[in-house]
Amino acid sequence: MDIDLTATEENYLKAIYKANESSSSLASTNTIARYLSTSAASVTDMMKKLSQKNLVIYQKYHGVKLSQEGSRLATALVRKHRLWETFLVEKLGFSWEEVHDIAEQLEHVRSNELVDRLDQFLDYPKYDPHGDPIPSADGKFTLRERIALSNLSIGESSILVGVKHHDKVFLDYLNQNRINIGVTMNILSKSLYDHSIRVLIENETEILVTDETAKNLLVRKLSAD
Amino acid sequence: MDIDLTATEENYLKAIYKANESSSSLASTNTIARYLSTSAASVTDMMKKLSQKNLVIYQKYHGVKLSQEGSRLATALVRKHRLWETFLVEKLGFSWEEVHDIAEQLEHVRSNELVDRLDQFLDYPKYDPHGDPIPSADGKFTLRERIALSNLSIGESSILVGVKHHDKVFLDYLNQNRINIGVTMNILSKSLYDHSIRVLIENETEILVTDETAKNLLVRKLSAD
DNA sequence: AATTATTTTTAGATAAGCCTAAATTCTTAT
DNA sequence: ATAAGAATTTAGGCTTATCTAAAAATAATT
Repeated sequence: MDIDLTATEENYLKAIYKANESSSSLASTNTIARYLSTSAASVTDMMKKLSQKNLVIYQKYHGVKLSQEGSRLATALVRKHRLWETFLVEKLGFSWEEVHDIAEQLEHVRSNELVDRLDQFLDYPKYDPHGDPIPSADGKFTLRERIALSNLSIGESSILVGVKHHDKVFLDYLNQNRINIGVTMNILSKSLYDHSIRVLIENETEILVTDETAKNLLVRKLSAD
Repeated sequence: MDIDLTATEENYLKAIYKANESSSSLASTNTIARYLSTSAASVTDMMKKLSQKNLVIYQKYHGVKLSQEGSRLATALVRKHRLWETFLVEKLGFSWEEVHDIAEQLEHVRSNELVDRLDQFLDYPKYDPHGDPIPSADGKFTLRERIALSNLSIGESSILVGVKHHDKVFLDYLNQNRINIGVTMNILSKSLYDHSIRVLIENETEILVTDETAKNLLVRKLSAD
């Protein structure tokens, strides 16, 4: 039932998946090339190949999107990636900024049995260490409401449930400020000038975050109490 | 400090490692080709390449062996492979005949940190699910005496500590007879005709094994009691 | 609407890893 | 000691995934 793809083909599928996810229109050749740090020419080549295999719907000069089958495979990859990240953090004690590159390799290991047993071993987690949803074996996501911290009003309380970007520099910054998935964040005040926000973390420490940062912090609002 | 090798190069190193291990003389091109299911011509190509990188000592027409650095890398691979096999069996509940192919993939994941944390997570195991020694981070093996069951005399008791071959058919056969690492094996009698042996497993069940099978079962003798 | 700029595709090359067939070297047997 | 046989290497090609440079198509601007 599962086709055997090379790691490279899988990476292209994931790139298209991400591009499709974040823009709703067709993914452009350049977008994919940029994401994979490769040339536009290489992308075109691969699009022909994946199109041949019916994994993508590709219109010359106009862009590409995943077919149903391609989407299924990409979701399976996301599942693998996020399960491995969870394993690395929960079981091996890595911190969330270290796991991406390793999971990037582990996700290409071929064995459905392995993934499903890993899922079981981790007790069927619904979210990975960055707060992103982990698709179930049949490709279903458990979504939850997440709004940017920047959208909260003064006095509102929330819990951090995700981060928009996963780059090391950003995550290191969060670590330094003891900010992790699950911490409570109360809005103390907002600057009218630059929209920076004073936030109380875990009802303990107070920090100042820029508007840009606040947009990358995804929270769940707590009902006032 | 670590050179980045392709998975293919790593597989060649491992093949040479195994060949060197089991024959003491130089590994021949054909031996390696057979082991990797590839052509002799491909092996020659790769030997030139690995020789260039000083990972093997290669004499045209005469064979090849690992250099010190090649040996270090091969040992690290064996370590990874056996740790992953241990993980798959101990933590994910695979049985010993299922893990080889998956570990074969996992061993190529590049991250020293990962291997060392996995080692710690597994509580620094000294032997893998097949009873083979797992090299420590600095490449040291903890060897133990193992003799073939076929060498025991009537009346002697032993514990199974390893198997010579890892092929699925053999391991499946052992599973069917409830034979696993750790079981006790008492020699009841030996046939003078075909050297087959009647063995009492775990002081419970009695089975008949051929001489061939007995040669593949590695045991530790129990002092008579 | 035409021209410029940008994006994308095509064309032609390269490197890794593999193959088969032919040539070479080593081994063995007479 | 030499010829036959076996093993190994070389030569020449193939595929995948990549690249740069040139050509073609689309988008943007005046």
